[in-house]
Amino acid sequence: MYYNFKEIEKKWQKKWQDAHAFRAQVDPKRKKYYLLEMFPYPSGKIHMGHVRNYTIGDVAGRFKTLEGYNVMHPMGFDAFGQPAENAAIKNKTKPADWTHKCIKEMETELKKMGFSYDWEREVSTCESDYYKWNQWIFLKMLERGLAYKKASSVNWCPSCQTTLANEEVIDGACWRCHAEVEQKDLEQWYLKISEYKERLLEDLSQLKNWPPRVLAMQSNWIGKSSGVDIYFRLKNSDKSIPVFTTRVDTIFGATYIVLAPEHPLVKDLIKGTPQEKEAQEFIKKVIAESKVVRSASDVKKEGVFTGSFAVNPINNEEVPVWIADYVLMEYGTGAIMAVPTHDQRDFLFAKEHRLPMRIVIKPKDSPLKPADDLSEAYEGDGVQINSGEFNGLNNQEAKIKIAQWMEAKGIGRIQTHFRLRDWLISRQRYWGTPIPVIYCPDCGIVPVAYKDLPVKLPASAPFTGEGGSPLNKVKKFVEVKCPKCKGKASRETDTMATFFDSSWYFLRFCSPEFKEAPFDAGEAKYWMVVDQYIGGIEHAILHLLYSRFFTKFFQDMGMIDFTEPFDKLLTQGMVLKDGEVMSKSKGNIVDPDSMIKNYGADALRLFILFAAPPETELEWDERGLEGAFKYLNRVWRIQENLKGKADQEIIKILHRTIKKVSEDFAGFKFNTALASLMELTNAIYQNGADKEVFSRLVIMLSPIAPHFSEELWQILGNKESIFKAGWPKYDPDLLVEESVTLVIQVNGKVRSKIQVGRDTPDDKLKELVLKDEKLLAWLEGKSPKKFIVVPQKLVNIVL
RNA sequence: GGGCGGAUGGCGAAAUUGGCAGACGCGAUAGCCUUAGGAGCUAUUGGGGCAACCCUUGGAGGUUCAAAUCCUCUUCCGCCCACCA
Repeated sequence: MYYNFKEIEKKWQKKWQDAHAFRAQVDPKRKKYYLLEMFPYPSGKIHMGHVRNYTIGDVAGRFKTLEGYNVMHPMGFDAFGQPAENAAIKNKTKPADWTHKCIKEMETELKKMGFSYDWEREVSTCESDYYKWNQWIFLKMLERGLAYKKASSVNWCPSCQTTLANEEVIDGACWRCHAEVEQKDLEQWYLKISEYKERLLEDLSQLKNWPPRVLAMQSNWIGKSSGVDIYFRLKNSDKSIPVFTTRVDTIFGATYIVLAPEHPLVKDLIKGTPQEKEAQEFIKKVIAESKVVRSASDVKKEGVFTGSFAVNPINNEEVPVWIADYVLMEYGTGAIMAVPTHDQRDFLFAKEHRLPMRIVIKPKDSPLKPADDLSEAYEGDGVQINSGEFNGLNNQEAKIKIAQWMEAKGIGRIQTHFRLRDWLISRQRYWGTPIPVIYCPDCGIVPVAYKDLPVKLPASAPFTGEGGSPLNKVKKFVEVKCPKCKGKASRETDTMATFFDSSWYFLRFCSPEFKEAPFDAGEAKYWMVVDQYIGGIEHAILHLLYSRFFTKFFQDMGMIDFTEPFDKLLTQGMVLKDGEVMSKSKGNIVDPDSMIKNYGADALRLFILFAAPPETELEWDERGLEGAFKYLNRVWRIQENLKGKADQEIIKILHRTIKKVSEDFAGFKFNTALASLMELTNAIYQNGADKEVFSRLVIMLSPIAPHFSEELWQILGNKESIFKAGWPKYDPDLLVEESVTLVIQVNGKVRSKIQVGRDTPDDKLKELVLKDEKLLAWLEGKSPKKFIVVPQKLVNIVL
């Protein structure tokens, strides 16, 4: 007979809902715990990744509740985005209708899992009372110069027909549809995240409870590098070209300089020269190339000579100025000094185009081959040679000295460059937050007044899939009066990138109904920061970086008094099937709903936690799920056979288990917590237990299998919810064993074991050990050289 | 090329952080119970050997009384970044 999970789960889900069991309210007397899992995009069905993410969170939340914390555990939907538009085209529905339908379905599925969400705090980013505050935040940023419009070459996805942020381009392809990204010149809205680059980098050191690899990824993405901007004056001109280098110690080896094809000086330089035509064609070709082609590491480095020369300011040497595809306009100054002997890229280019080379650093204890014989650049450290007054110095020292010397002479400047670029937020899509500005032929860009927010998204727009903003074609939306001069004007028709929406939703959860501002400062003061955030590693850069940026912005606005939003971060591993990520295209999806039907939500939760630690990948195995189900049934049967009084031995095991499980839960080690709960269960199964012991087993199981445990709790005669029972405490005295098994090793190998009193003194121990018959056979009459004692664990005898 | 992780039975994984390797579970084998079992119970289950024992944490060295754990080298795998000057 199986326990009736279908009935039990339904019963308790209803009870929790009717009792508002998970409603969170500010209570200054109690310690709060803000638990957050990354909210889902409402695609209609939850998948195993969601189940895993939210199960991990739910156990943490229920455990904290049992420990007495005032837990806030909200859920919502990241509801704007492209799939809604695609679905609208396909099914001839409105994106809003499709999205609402999906949200309904997902809510139902999440409720079936028994998650302890405070549904009264639910937010959906596609509702105007949410996105109104996107617009409000945008206007505040606009006022502070943090939102701005500029024309530039942007990433363009030809398949999605929209622009993409740098963060959304993966290997030169669109993060969503994987189409190859093109470059396009467009005027677009940006957020000046670069203004926060130093703080975003420095404050990473505050995030002591984040996984190191997420910190590393963020740090790499921000990409700070220190070096020197050096000014190369153009020969026969008063202009100079700044180049950036992190290796100023190699400056005496700079034999040419290279500009990016997009560099603004290029046009002037080639004008009227014999190479003009060749150069122009080359530039045209490179600019048209997609990023994937251009950045492929195995391609030949191509370039052309401009005909001009520049002067190396350190030795007044004239060097040729080239244009090449391997120099990028977006980074540094868009120009480099090339040192072929000490930079592999320059080396390859110089070989290809027969440019001169000069060695200026040699390894400390060995000579370097002549430049012409090198097969690759020497990029290591060493001693300066051919470097004028800096000869003989260690190159690391020289780096500092040369930089200072150049600064003193005004020919260079110590400088830091970042990889992080401003965040492009304009999207040529319908299903997103309208950017709240108006274009007036007379007044220019006019922000929408705060009192006129929200700028509501029209209920529908024509979707042709042909590109351009669909809102362009909605006359009623576009045609407005200028708020300033009342003349004819038109609205911005681009919408915001959806990452904008998710950059502050954790604050909205503190006061989801608040009407005066994005969030109520008082509520936020109590609930923030998020104590535990849980989500997928795929958000290690984008979402987490943007959220940190927004938080710092709110801090600067005086709206909050902290600078980092998430204290602890857990990134859960993927769910695999047969070693591969579950995905529609691979056809290896396991539907959580059918698993709930067959085994119940509790068994599914238990299996997912038991199969692997939260951070590592989890291999789906239905037999394992069956095992989890059997385990619950085993526990159920114990309840039918309780006895009057438990043995002392069982009580001791219980207290050991309480200690272990408490520690494991606190550290999110649910797999080992379950292992010890199973051990306790096995022990009870063999020796029997009373109500006392069994009740505590059930409490410890309740965060993992909440419906099951509530039902048992009721059967045991309790009237209130098990989640009001309090987390069990252990008695330290019961953990102490009178006698311990002592391992006896000879030369580090286990040879025997004896039982001894736990506080046996060392000399007495020696005596006891040397009497052991098994050991004596190993000693063969030899006398021990050394006698090592690890208290209560082992002795090692060295012969 | 740079950075960060990994590698432990047939499988998922444990190992108090230097102290009995393989807890717990899946699978498998044998038996019991049952009208039946894809339920339950009992026992066995890293490899070799009749056994005493020997071998075993990707590989090779090293440190140590003692190494899955620390150090050096090396192979393979995963993830992130990447013509970033």
